[in-house]
Amino acid sequence: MPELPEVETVRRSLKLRLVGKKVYGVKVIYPNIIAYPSVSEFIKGICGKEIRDIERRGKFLMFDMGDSYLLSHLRMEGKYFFKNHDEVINKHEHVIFDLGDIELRYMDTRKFGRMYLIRKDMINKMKPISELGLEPWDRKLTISYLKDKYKNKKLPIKSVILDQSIIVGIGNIYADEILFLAKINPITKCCDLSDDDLKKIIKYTREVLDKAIKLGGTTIRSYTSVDGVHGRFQNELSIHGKDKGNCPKCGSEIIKIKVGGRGTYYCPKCQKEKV
DNA sequence: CAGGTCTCCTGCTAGC
DNA sequence: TGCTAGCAGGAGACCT
Repeated sequence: MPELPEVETVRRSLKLRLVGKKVYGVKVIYPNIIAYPSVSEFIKGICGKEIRDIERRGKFLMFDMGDSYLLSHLRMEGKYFFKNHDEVINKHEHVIFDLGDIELRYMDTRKFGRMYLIRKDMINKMKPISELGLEPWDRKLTISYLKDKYKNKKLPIKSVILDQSIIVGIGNIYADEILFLAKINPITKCCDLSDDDLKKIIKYTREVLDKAIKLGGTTIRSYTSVDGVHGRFQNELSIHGKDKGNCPKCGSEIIKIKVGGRGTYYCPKCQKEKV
């Protein structure tokens, strides 16, 4: 599933090919992908516009269309492909951008991905961008910031680390990796975390995401970047998806549980529960 | 307000 | 071998 490193990888490869291209037409095959505004306003707002840049905020791709941003959230399985006009439309291709000489096609097997078109002057005032927390490398991400956000929260840290209104970009895979490196049990109530725990969460969030970006993201199950290119961080995973395996640090059997409905992997010895 | 549960989707897999 | 129930999961909607 695309998390921040995967979205960043997609952003970089799209940017290489899309900046300066004009959108001549948009075909929306599966309308539910368009979350805001209406499909017709979405199409009208993009046609004839030039793609000036591609930015990223959290897990959102932001296509700079001049007066507005086209936001694209890939959710579980969203992908982009460049294809020629005469290529048969795959049954999972839901939005097609006509760029003149070529087409950009949005493909999403589970149809969970969403797109928005938001005027630039409203981008920080409207959902979904207005709801987002800090980027992992933001200087404002400090122990005291997390302390403030986590105080009174009784939810397990695993759930809260996925909360995009606090820190953006962490999904289920990297959450497990970060907590493993920080030696924090995923079910720990976040109000019970020490300053040292918070410090490690910040440190390893940055380290893990940095390294994953350098390796082009993680390809497990279905993620690929543009045109089906795989990432390489899956070879670096310590804990996620490793049940039936052993902890790379202590050799204990890795355990899989459910936390807040999400599959969660951890080492019971390295990530002891607080008592 | 905080937190729990449901919903959206389809492909894959465990189990019979 | 072939079928099906169940699972996977980000984030918004809805309920308590």
